[in-house]
Amino acid sequence: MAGKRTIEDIARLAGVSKTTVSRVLNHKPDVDPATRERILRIIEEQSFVPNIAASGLAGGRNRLIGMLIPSLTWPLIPDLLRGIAEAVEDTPYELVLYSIKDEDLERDRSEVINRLLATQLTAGLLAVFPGPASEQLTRLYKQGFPIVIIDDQIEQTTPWVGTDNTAGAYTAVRHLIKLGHRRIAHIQGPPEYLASHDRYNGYRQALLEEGIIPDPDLVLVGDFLPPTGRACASTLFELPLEKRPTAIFAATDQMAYGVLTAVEEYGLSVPRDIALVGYDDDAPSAHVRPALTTIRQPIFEMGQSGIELLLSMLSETHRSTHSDWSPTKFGRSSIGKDRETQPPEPQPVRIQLPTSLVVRESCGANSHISVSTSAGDDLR
Amino acid sequence: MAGKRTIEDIARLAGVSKTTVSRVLNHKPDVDPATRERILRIIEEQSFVPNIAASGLAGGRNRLIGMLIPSLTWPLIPDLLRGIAEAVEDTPYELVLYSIKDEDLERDRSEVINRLLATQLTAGLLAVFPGPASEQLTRLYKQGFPIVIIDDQIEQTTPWVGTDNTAGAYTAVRHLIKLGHRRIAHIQGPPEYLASHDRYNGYRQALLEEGIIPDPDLVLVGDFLPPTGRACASTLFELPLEKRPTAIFAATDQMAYGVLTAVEEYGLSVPRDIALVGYDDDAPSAHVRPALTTIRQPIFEMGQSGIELLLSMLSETHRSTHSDWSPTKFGRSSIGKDRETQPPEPQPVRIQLPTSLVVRESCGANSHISVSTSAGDDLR
DNA sequence: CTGAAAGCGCTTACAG
DNA sequence: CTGAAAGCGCTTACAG
Repeated sequence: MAGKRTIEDIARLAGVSKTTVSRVLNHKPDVDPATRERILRIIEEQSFVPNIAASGLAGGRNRLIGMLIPSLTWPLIPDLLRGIAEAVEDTPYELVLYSIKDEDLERDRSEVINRLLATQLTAGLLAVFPGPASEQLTRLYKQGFPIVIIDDQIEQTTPWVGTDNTAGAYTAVRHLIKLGHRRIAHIQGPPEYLASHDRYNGYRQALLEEGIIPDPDLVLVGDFLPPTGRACASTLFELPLEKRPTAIFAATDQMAYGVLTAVEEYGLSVPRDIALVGYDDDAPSAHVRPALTTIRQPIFEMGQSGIELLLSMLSETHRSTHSDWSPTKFGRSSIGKDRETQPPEPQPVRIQLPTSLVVRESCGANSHISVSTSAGDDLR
Repeated sequence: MAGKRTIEDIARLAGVSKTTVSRVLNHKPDVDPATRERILRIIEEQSFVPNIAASGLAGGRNRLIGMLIPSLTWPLIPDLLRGIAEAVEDTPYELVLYSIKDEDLERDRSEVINRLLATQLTAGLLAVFPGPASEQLTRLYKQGFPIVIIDDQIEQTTPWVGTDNTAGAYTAVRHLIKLGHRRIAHIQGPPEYLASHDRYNGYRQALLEEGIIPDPDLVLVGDFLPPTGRACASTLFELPLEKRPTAIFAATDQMAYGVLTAVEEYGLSVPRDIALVGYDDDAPSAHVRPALTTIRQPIFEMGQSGIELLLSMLSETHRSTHSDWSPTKFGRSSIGKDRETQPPEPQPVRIQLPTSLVVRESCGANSHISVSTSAGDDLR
């Protein structure tokens, strides 16, 4: 039975003090190599695993990492979680899931974040797609709590992993333009998300670059999900013929599925009557008919890079003057003072991963090529 | 700043001892209503949240629930997580994610389980789709650790939430038979999972009931994922014409997608040349062309029921002689003794949720009805 | 290189 | 109804 031993048992078996056992547990220097060996052997034999609650309490490192995941309905979540979970598997950390119902408002997000801090067991936070919550996170980060944001960050003041949504959208629309389209509609995401604005901007830039004036009637706002895609498409199909678009760029694949439904309802055909490009490369997109041309996001890699970045921040925190962040310690110093005594902050790390255009049938191109937009293609 | 206060601060502010604060925190009786009120008010004012690590250490209830989730690639995971997360949101518990790479062997699963126990912070375990690991979980449960298994359990000795896979498969195949098919192939899941056997049995029973002798050549084994569905379908399409099936029942929608790919490659058409039914009702299935007829599992509800069952077990554990399970306590009593002193075990709770047949285009039926198989339809 | 002691924030008998 | 004290399993100065 694993887990029944305490550090005291190990100490007794090894003929040393708890202090020494603790030292080898925490890879501290200044332990006689022979004793270290012996202790390690006994730990192994007894399959001893330290109680991480006690360790955290006593001032050791916390071994839990919070994951703030709004919108578990987002279809890319499993891939993202895989990226995160696999990278954590080989570390002494565990993942605590803090999720938030989609319907919940900003207020509730901050409530969850407070709870997360208050219970004091997480060493850091990986915030996925925080949307409107990112301001609160920025504040926390400035106070010294390790945070990495994955995707969609309003202020650029927190370590961040993401993609260039502007460049991705630009690539998508440029592809449509090259295929000869000039009246290209865009179904946008909700305005609370930065990604919505970025994708719109990429769309706009691709048009302007070709001298096409963006037509406001061709830009509609959805909520990322199929029903709004369908509704927006219906609106477009009701336009007088000369105003109607010949192509649609939907800000998510999900909304593109809604477009496909509307297309059927109107007796139209993709790509004959209307070309369609989505964004995300959700799993269904390869199986939908016609298969969806889309911008692929490297979700697995985003999760992986995010957690790796956070882990590296955690080990730094620990190294520097063993001052693990804790709400207790922080709470005692006044904000003003804190700011003065701190050295000028270095620019937080930002990792931008490339997206790629996945050409399938829905855009009317017949070849199955895949064009990569690297981070360097940023156009802003 | 939430979290900086300790129980001591609250005690001081309320003019009582830490003991009393602890009592109201844990809803213990025998506290003067007036003092209780006062303390609660101060807790609220200070937005005090107890340190759950300390609380767990001191012998209070653990507030973390482990989730063992193999196979994050399983497309139903987000729905399942939503069901779990939403039900946990209103409780004082948090969720710790223990996932396991798909490639990892049984050995690694038990390693994760050991780690989970050893760190001693989880009050109970929700094991999703454990497959081969379920035996170890059974052992743990018998030792008194609260466990609920969601789906796929070999021994029926643990509290369990799931569906009747035999009945679901039976319904699927019966539907095909009613449509006139007699040569019906089955693409099975991997043998390590009970669900694979159950779905095969449902298939077999539906055939036998109609006097159709199952043809071993028409039963192939996949791994739940699209590529094997495609490979198995190819094998079937290579059969001499008179042996070839007119319908395929795939044990997962994912494998059915693979079948659709093979169908295209062979220049065949669904449902004209071959009818197809899947299992799971993954999100893509409504968007695939032709849309997939399938058996829908109430995944969200499974997660919800599972966590609710576990939570109820946890409150019982706590109520009965305040004997929270802990590896320490358990480790000290010999197994034999333990067994003798325990009362005869009551039958563990089993919750079986109904599946339903979702009729779409791929089976060749033209109506869009939905037939429900309740748990009572069990045929074994 | 090593150990005794104090303490992290809480809970739980025990004694009023 | 309430409190003082011990203790959960660990870590960390401090003192050798």
